Amino acid sequence: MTDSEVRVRVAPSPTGDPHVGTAYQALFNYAFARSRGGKFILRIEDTDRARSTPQSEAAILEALGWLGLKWDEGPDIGGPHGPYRQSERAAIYREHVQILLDQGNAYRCFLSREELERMRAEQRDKGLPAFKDLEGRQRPEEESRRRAEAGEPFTVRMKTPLDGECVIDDLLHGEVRKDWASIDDQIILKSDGFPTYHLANVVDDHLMGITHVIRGEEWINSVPKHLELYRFFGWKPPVFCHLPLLRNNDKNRSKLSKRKNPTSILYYRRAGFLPQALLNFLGLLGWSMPGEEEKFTLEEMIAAFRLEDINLGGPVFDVQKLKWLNGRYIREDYDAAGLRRELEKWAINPETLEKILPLAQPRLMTLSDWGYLTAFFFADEVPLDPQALELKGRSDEDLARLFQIAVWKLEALRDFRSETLEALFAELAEQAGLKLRDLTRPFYVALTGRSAATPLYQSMEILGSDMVRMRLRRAIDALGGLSAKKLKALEKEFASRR
RNA sequence: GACCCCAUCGUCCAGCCAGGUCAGGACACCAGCCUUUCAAGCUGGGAACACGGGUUCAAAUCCCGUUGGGGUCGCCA
Repeated sequence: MTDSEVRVRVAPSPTGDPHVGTAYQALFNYAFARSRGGKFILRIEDTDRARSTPQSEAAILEALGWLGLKWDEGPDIGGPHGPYRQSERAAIYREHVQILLDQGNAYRCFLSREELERMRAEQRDKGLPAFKDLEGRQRPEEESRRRAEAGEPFTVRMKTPLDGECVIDDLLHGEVRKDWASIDDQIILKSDGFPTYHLANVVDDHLMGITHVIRGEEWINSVPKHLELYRFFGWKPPVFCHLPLLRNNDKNRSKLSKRKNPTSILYYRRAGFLPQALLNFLGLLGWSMPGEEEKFTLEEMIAAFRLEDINLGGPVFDVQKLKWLNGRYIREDYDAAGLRRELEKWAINPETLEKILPLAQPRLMTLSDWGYLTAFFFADEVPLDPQALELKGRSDEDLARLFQIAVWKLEALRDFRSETLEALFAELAEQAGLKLRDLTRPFYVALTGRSAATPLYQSMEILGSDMVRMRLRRAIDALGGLSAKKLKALEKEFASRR
């Protein structure tokens, strides 16, 4: 590693589906690294022990690999600055927290969650902008250590300046100023002994030799904290570059969310999009080729790429344009044999067919029944007849709520197999006070577009988690949708019952 | 609400930094052509510089304000 070598990273958190926003960040990091002859690193930020799962991590690697964004160092292939999974770096973070504690640049905070909540509420009333544990900041080290050793739970907070101004320099945004008084004493070590994002991120970026931090704009407000950590440790901070956030195609243009759009990369694969088309489309958001070409390869993008050319307005993720581009790839880049190979890679292959065949066979009068019977396995959207989409004795809204609860349960399901799905639906039926058969009927309609089809749980397994959840969300919309308010109430109810 | 960011057709971009072409392209939409149908393709059309001040001979472009939108304000990342 030379001083001048560019090193960038994408650092997703394995807490759910691999998000197209992650792909977007990864693409621009990748293009920048390649355009400068540098390295692109994948780091897994799994310090949230409650929400991180190995399944999600595997899905992220799978999704980025499918897109063809090859990382030079990462959790699966290692590298000179590993490990690349933060949960395996706990000792490193504790060491660094100890340094800050010894310097007096961090302090233990013994406030309970309840006390914190109360104090925050008080502060809000007084109009104070940020939280700093003034008592904790002044507590003599001896007393602090004694209480910790006595087993009293604590977190560690960094000491941020009480006043003055912090000026950050962003490659795209230029100078951005923030008052230190508006920045709280960020917790850097949680009571479970794991670091928070801010500490782990700074320590790893330094130790891994990251030269440019290219990430979503949601982070721009926490740069002062990060700069202060670099200063505490005596490290040279990297160049910061905050990219616009992808937006929903709704009235408000809010941050891209799965409630309003498909956001899982794996969904797009299952729906029949080509990785090069998805990448190309992402490259069109906030950036363009010098000649305004719409269709270009990754290599062409890299050759023309300049970070400073990125447009700062948050782009709407418009599936319609993605479909048009994808269509161009299919029409222009393949002959019949090539297209056949893509179809095989996608779903028309012996492995998939052999899963469907045993489900279809008992239901075939003629071989030609096959097409109609199994079409929904090879589709993205399925026709939704509002008449057929109903649950006897329940309102449309009730059914929408049931679909939503199913979506949440499916999200939490770690292995998406017919056996576990069966158990999940049995539980759902019981909770809803419904006979299983009555409950599943509308699910057939939502997932297959018909009231009769191949067996539900096996069919769901073949469709896959991403496609199933997407079709259920579309069914919710077809039923009139759930307002944000109702959704929030339902979520609360759902969380309390688990 | 406080703070931060942003602002060109319905959507994605070009033009802005180094003020001076009827504001250009693409998606979507509409019409026509082609075609047994559909798709594709071709041709044409409608469609934007958020608003108000300033600087200037001249402002989409520079400055200020307003409005609008987004983000952040977690022992999530």
